[in-house]
Amino acid sequence: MEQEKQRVEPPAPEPASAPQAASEPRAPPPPQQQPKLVVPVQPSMPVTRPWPMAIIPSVKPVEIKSGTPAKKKKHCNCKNSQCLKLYCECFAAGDYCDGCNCKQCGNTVENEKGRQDAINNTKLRNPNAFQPKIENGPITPSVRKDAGAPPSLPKHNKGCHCKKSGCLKKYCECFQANILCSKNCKCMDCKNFEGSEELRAIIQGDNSCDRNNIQQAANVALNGAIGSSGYRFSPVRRKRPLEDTHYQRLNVEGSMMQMQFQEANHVDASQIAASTGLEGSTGNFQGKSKLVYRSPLANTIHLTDVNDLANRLVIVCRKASEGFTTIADNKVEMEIDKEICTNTDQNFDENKKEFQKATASRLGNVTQIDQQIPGESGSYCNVTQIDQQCDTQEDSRPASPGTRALLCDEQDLTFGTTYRSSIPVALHDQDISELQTAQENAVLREFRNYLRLIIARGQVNEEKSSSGTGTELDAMRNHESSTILPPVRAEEENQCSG
DNA sequence: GAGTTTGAAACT
DNA sequence: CAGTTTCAAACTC
Repeated sequence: MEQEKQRVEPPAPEPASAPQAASEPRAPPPPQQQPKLVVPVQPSMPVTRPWPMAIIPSVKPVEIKSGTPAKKKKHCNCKNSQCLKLYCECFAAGDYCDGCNCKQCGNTVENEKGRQDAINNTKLRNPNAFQPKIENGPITPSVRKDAGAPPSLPKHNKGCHCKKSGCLKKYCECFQANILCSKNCKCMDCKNFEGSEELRAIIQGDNSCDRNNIQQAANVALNGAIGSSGYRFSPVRRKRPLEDTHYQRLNVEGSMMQMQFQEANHVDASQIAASTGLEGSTGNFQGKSKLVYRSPLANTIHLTDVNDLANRLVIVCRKASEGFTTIADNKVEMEIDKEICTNTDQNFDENKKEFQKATASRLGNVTQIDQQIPGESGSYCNVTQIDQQCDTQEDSRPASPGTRALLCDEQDLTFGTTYRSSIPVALHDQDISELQTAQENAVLREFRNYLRLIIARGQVNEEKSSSGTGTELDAMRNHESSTILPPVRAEEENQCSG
């Protein structure tokens, strides 16, 4: 038989009227000090957040929940905890239950003694149990509010431990608090970080102010229908160990690249705001910090560069293949190689045509190459074939032309069976092995070249930015091959010939 | 609104 | 401190 809760409508819980107020003044101590929040707090404090809203003043309440302003008190539904454990949101918030649907409620004024015991027990177990869970950094919120100094991003003190929600549902305390997961979190497969496509999808859904849209966006994001970080099924725990003081910011163009970089480097997601394409569009996460650390590689790696790299790799790989089958024409091949690699600053079509011409004239494979290299295609692989061959791999997500080319590479050891069939030499196993080696060498060389190029770009950017100019990136990009590649190339030639 | 899922809190 | 259980909110149907 249910015991009717012995609750008396508490007068609007005034801090002064609370018994605890005398023993624990409300003056806010520095963070992480002795617990302070034991008394009923502001009546307007939303119970949906077990910590005072004031602790995260800079967090723009997005109100992911359907447009309910954060004013309305939420009512718990506790059944077994008697509202005297932290399970109870009211209790955790330091609030009395008021109009809740709880049963056997002990979180009432009438049960103040039992309540205080419960509070003490809870604090005994965890002295910070009633501390705000969201930390804004070393500066107290009130000070921060007035100072106008760049605030550090709020983060969960303990961090979440989500496993399945991707930290994109309100199960996640971080997400519920409208903050990004941080290094404190021990969550798995976290998608609640700046630059997350999934998060962006949810935020966009949130902008629609439609709860269903938000939920749908979250589900879609979690299911990976939208661009994913590629770690969707990874059981690897994703931590963000960098210290906040580092304030490392990444600014690699393209959120996917950023995400991958972040994953690869375990960058604290909460630290890479402000420099991404999400800036200004992330709702609750926007405007936290205007700290702008720009990587020297900012604006250096463009999507076209990635495509260009992929194309280059395809070229050199094919060239290696051709060279292998026409050993007698080795000298000619090297000339082609030179042509291709010294023209890296020209656009792709020019390179392609040159290569086409050279190859056609020197290897006599005009017909086959023309078939395999459509003039207007963005890749050396036949687009249709690639679509058929590569789209069956992994997810059915769209891939860039370069990615398609590389996928094609993986699928076919000599870049396409049809193309290989055009090679008039029957390859034995050993030949194939040698061919693979040659291709691998070619690809690695080219990739090394490209990395050097990127490094050089970054150095130029850094110099420019430190000297205050920093506007000659484009010039650098335009002349990169003439200033960087030739020496590298010469070095390579020496190595290869040696 | 019932049932399920989820992750924090509590417990061992 | 790690593993398990309990709990209530969030979520799904």
